[in-house]
Amino acid sequence: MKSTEKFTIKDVAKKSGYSVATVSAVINDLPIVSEKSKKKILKVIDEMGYRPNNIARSLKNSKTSTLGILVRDITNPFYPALISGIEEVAWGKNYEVFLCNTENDIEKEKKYIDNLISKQVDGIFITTASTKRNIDYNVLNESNIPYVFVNRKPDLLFENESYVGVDNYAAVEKGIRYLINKKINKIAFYAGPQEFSTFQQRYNAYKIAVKEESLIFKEEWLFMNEEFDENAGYQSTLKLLESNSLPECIFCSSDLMAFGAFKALTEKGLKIPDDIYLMGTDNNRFGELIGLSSIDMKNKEIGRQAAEILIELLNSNTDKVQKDNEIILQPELILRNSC
Amino acid sequence: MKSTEKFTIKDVAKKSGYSVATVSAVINDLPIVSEKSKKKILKVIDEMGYRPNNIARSLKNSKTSTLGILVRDITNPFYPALISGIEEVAWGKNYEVFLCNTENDIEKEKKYIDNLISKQVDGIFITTASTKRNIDYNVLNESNIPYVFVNRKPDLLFENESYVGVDNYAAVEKGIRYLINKKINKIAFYAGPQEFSTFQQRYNAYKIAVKEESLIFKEEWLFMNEEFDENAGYQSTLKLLESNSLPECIFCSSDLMAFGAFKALTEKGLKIPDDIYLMGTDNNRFGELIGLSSIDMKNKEIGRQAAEILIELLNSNTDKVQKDNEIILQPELILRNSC
DNA sequence: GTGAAAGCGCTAACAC
DNA sequence: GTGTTAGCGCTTTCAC
Repeated sequence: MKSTEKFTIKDVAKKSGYSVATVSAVINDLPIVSEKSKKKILKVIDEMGYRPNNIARSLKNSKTSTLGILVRDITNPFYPALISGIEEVAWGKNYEVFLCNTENDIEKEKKYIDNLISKQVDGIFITTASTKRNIDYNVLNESNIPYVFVNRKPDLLFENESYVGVDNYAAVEKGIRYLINKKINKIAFYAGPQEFSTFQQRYNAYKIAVKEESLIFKEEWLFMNEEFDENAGYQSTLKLLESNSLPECIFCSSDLMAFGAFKALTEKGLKIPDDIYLMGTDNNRFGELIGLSSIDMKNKEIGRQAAEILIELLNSNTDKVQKDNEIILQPELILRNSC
Repeated sequence: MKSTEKFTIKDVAKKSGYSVATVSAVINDLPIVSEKSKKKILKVIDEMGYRPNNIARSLKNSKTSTLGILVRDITNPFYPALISGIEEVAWGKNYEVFLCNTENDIEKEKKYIDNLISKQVDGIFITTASTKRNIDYNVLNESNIPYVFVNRKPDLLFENESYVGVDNYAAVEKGIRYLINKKINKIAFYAGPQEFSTFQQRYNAYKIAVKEESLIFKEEWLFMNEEFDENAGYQSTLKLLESNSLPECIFCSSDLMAFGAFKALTEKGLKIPDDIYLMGTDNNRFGELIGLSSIDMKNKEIGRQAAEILIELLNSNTDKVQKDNEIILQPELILRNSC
């Protein structure tokens, strides 16, 4: 067992007989040290079990190699996939990431942002944005900390802001087009909270389809849900089943709602797809359990791209104005048994 | 908009006419500054938009208020719940947490540990331990960084090591006892990877039950799976269905396996619970979808307790020998429709 | 190729 | 109550 003492670069210098400058050069692999010296110093470092203190380094370099990610609810299975995408490329580029679970609490989110600034993170991923900017991300600009909006997008993006997401409009459009091709045009639609760009776009696609395609619209087939979880889908379905005209298909703008719909339908003895079709959105891993057709929103890939773009931002001159600061991925229709 | 310039404590001192020491005292809320001065300084701080640099602080204090968590796969829904428990109490005590996704790669895990040490985290949560210690966590002791094993436990715990988990033995025991009370004693058992304490204990409970209870054992009803995911459960079930004697119930030592079993069973036209019973372990949120009975392993609570114990460790004298360094929570049987 | 020393932003011991 | 200053562990400029 090596000593439990903490060594500094000074100790290494003393023990090796070199100066701290030379040791530092070795640690940073600068090609200005002779091979012989380098070897000796590395040996001493190894023997002592010395590890550079990254905090001191960060203080000197004003760079922490640390990123932060703001997430509303890590328990929603959408996020782990997204986060794992971020983590994957961050890891490859030697960044560590702080996980900030805001629990849908604006005050907590603000405080988290403050903390991240104090901790001098190099950049931040924001997956929590509502369309109306109810949080002032400008504190980040003041601190010169680059950030990227991920998945959810504010109404307007300033020049220095970037966004990575998936085409939510196309997602629902694809789904509906598929149904229409199957001659299904009586479709109930479960919308999600309209404060988020994702659910807004999904709902828009539905509205357009009602206008331009042969979709039949009925007031009682449209549910503007404030939440997008299982319960929202469950309650909506219960109400839907009370109406005297049933649609051929329920289109849920989240898989969680589709799960709730599935539960209600099953409880009421309706068979899917025999009695009614069901379509989700998100392609949640567990949709397969019930053969749910859905739309893959490329979460992991969103994470990857967001990390790429953010880290690129860090390494570029921050003064440069960003062009093409939006990346929009294409969703993919995943057909299983439910429609 | 405030300036984009970065201010230091010196700037605040100059602008307010006080010394850095006084400003520092104000920032740290030390009760040695007169109310008047305090007010003035706070005003200046606010005006300038000054934020203390935590990196500098950490360097001085040798404390970063940062924790690390080692996780194999954040995409496995077990972990988000656990992590959210950790995050919840860490947040309350003003700690930030680094998420380290090791992807089941020992080298990556070792490197992550090195990085965490370099970043001077105050403590680490380890959810990745296998019973045979194939990673040397002693580097953490050398660096004086406290750590807690969470959920998975190594064979032997050293004196300075803590563990927080749930009684995996009791979990399966409860499940089996329930079945036996229902006069179900023909039970197939899907074990998971025996390198982990959790699956080892679950399997042990099954073995004991075979010995001491009226469980009927058949070779072809026992599956020693190397993985514990959907596919493992699916494949096992396919094989099981080929044998000419079917059990009354399939007991899966993970919900993921139960999901795979469900899929195979359904595909083969078997109805649950009419044709066969099914029991899972973990109480995965999505088990409800298929009415899966399962055992709640208290993941979030595990996370909470682990955070409590680790942070307590940080604030106590590290030289103190830990007594009672294990916390074992009790699992809970959750009955739905599958048995 | 190597070393001395300043300084990153902060805290805290000590002086006044 | 307030100010001066050394020093946390490192990087980097500038001499030699």
